[in-house]
Amino acid sequence: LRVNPEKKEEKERVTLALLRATLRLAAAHGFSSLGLREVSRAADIAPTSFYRHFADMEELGLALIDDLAGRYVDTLVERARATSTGPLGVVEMIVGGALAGVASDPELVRFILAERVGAVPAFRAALDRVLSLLGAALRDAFTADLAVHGAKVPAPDIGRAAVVLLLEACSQALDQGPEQVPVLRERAIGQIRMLLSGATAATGTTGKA
Amino acid sequence: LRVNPEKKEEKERVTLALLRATLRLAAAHGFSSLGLREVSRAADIAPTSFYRHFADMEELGLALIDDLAGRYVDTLVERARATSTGPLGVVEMIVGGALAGVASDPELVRFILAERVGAVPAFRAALDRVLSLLGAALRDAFTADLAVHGAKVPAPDIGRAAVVLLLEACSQALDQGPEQVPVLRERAIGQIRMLLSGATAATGTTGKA
DNA sequence: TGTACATCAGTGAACGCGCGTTCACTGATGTAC
DNA sequence: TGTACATCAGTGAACGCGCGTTCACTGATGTAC
Repeated sequence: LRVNPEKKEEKERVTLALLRATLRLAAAHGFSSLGLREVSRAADIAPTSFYRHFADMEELGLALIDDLAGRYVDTLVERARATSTGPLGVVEMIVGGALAGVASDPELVRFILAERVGAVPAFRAALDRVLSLLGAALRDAFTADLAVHGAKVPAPDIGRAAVVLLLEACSQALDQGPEQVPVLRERAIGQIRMLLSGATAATGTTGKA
Repeated sequence: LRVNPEKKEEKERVTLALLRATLRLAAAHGFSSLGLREVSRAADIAPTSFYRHFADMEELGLALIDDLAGRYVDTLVERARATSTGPLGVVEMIVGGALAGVASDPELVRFILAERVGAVPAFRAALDRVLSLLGAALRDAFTADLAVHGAKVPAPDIGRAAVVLLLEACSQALDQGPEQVPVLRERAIGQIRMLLSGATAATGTTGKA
């Protein structure tokens, strides 16, 4: 038996409505407080129809991470790979891209920030996997250029550290509003550059400064 | 009318039981999914007795932040102030202290990490206030010693950046277990030292590396 | 000293409500022949 | 072509359950005089 592509598309439209409704409600009251009925109501379907798309809220949350969060992070990874102006340029591009995401989809960013350290282990693991890709891309972008210059190769966890500082800037942008974004942008760029210059300038971090 | 100090002590014993029960349950299912009945049951009091201590779960959460989280962070602040072996020594002390907290009270640290970026604005604000104290103490410890050496004074947000990297180490320690702590410790120390050395070594971070 | 009153943490019964889940059904669409 | 059957997203009724909150009460302790 085949499936009508129109039908498939229609189903995915409803599935997306559930995902978006969840993000909207989670931004206000937190994902873990949401119920299947509340989300279904917000997506304009009957509570029982929820089961046509997900077995429970946890499965929906994983779809949220794999689909929407994954796409957002992939965008940043592409940015990091496509930037050819060296490590410092990559830092500017990635911070700008992340903060642009905060402006265009604040609910998604809030979800990522919250569930990355939330109470559901499966969510933490899934987001860790997604964000590791970004960390690896940043580390590659940093070291590739440095190798050309013959400088010291930084620790492999510098990509992850940069991601952490990046996410903190997003968190503050969410709380402090769009008028603070330029300041937060420069601050995050400065912090990641400090990290980068500290990692490459000194020949040993254990020695006294 | 006076109150019997014995009675007051007894009430505070029950209040503390509610706070600890909440931390235990929140570590498993998330604070925002908890109800007053569930917490009261875990603390061995009747649901209606809850109201003798807190008006609702949000008030309890704020007490959790002001009392338990505040005490934990104060310990770290004291450590930062009491260390006299320079910025590099402060980094070691503070990372060690934070990770010791993860070992001794993992539920509290999970709560701090989660609610710092969770869905309740009042919790985010209260934790931001508490963690700002630590950031300021770190910045002071970093700059005080550097002033003696006549080096460049780092950006004021370096304390906050160090706190963010510190919290990330705690988060990974919670997820990866105690046997990974020594590795995470060295990694966090390295990252914060990179930040510090990058902030003080270069005269300008905008120039090409 | 004794007696009357105030305070206050803890309680059990009761309420209305929203929850997750089950079930049997509808109706549109695709397949077999 | 027409007819019988399969698939599947969506539905409304119904269930038992735990929730937050109210209320009037108990009993221990402190205060007034």
